[in-house]
Amino acid sequence: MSDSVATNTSTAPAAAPTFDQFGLSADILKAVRESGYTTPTPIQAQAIPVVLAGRDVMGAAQTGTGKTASFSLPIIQRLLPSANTSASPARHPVRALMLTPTRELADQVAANVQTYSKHTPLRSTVVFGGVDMNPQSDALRRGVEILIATPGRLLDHVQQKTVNLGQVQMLVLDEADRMLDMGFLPDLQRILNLLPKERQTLLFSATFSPEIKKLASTYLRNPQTIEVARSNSTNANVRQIVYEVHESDKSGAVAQLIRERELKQVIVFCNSKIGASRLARVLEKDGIVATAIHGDRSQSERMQALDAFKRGEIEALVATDVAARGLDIAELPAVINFDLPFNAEDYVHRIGRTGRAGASGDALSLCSANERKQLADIEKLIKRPLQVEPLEVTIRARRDASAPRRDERFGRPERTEHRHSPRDESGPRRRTTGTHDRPRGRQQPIDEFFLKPYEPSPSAMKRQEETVEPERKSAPKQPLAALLGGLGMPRKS
DNA sequence: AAAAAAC
Repeated sequence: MSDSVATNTSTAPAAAPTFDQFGLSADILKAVRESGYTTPTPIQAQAIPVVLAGRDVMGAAQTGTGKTASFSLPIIQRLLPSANTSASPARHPVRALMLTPTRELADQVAANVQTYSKHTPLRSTVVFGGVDMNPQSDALRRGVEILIATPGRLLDHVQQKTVNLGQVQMLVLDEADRMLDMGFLPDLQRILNLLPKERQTLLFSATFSPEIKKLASTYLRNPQTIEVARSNSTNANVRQIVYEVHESDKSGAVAQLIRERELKQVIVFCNSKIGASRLARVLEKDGIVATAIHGDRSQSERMQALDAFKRGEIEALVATDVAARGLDIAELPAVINFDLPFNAEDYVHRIGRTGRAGASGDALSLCSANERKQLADIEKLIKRPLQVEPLEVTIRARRDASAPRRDERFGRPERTEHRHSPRDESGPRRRTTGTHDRPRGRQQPIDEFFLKPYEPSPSAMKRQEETVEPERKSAPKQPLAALLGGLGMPRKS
């Protein structure tokens, strides 16, 4: 057998592949059929046989490629032989554990597992923070074979002794890079130390950074690498446009894009929680049904917002990057970046919410003059320039009701912008020349910021050199490597 | 710079 699954596809070249080819049980296939799936996606075609064979997997798959099913289906299959209908909790120990970085993602994975296992005697449940522990504890005490969790709450349950991980045979680390980004490494290590050494481990990550590789070499055994789409690449189904706008025009621009393009549903990404809440309120004032979702909202508000959005009751879901990864919203026609993300990888994840499952989608990004660095970073990451267009913003977004109100003359497009404080104008504008003669009250020309490629100013370069050079500036990186390296029990391949 | 996650 070839060691590379990617090149081992010559056995079934022409005929459309089906789920029947994997030898999955009839109960699983029935659930797959009822979900409406007939043809496995590339990641599924590659991963399912490898997982069924019991091998460890290092998977790089974009979200929206059917990744969840690619590990859930074979895991359910592998657990089936010892599944039983006994009511005794002792007969239902946790044998598969799936960890995700965010609560919403955990919930979503759990829903998938529930769906695919519904015709089997296997039990599953999900535990994450922000909600009452007691129902989770009850479910755990009744016994589940498959447990989906966020790391913190799982450890909480471990401490409460409501769950025992001593019989886990299969572990999934979903969005592993994100978990490391979020500082979950110590929690992951604590959890991993509770698991049997003899187990199957599946690690999925958008990128194979050195940290991820280190994690994999520590905890995976001779993993099979599976890569369906190059990481850091963006889906060809997604049309990407960047609109040049002034920071102060962004709210109006969002409302305008939603109206002009008649977007029935859209996720609007903001860089801050406050910004997301504010934009949601502004859009509501403009008659667009909008709700914010971010980490400062209660878990029930978050779940309500997501459910309502999935039901189509909300037009604009205004989100922070809590919603950037993994969330699967069927037929989402577009995402809008209100802000360009500071981290270019997050751009790829954000726009991956649209154009899923073969559908087409639009990724519309607003870029103000002081976001050129982010734009340059994104283009560098995805290795191609983005289409940049000016956007004439004619909608003057209604101001946030909670913001100080100095001018009630809404609806007058020619109205001059009175509320510019010097602070709002930080960044490039102050160091530019030739803008003093612009017509008063009209937008300052921004073309000059976009026409020439981004170059850090000499002073910025200098600052960077100064900050990078000293040893202790790189010190925060140390704990990660130290933690990984000092963990003992390195696995031999 | 910001966000996420256990109480």
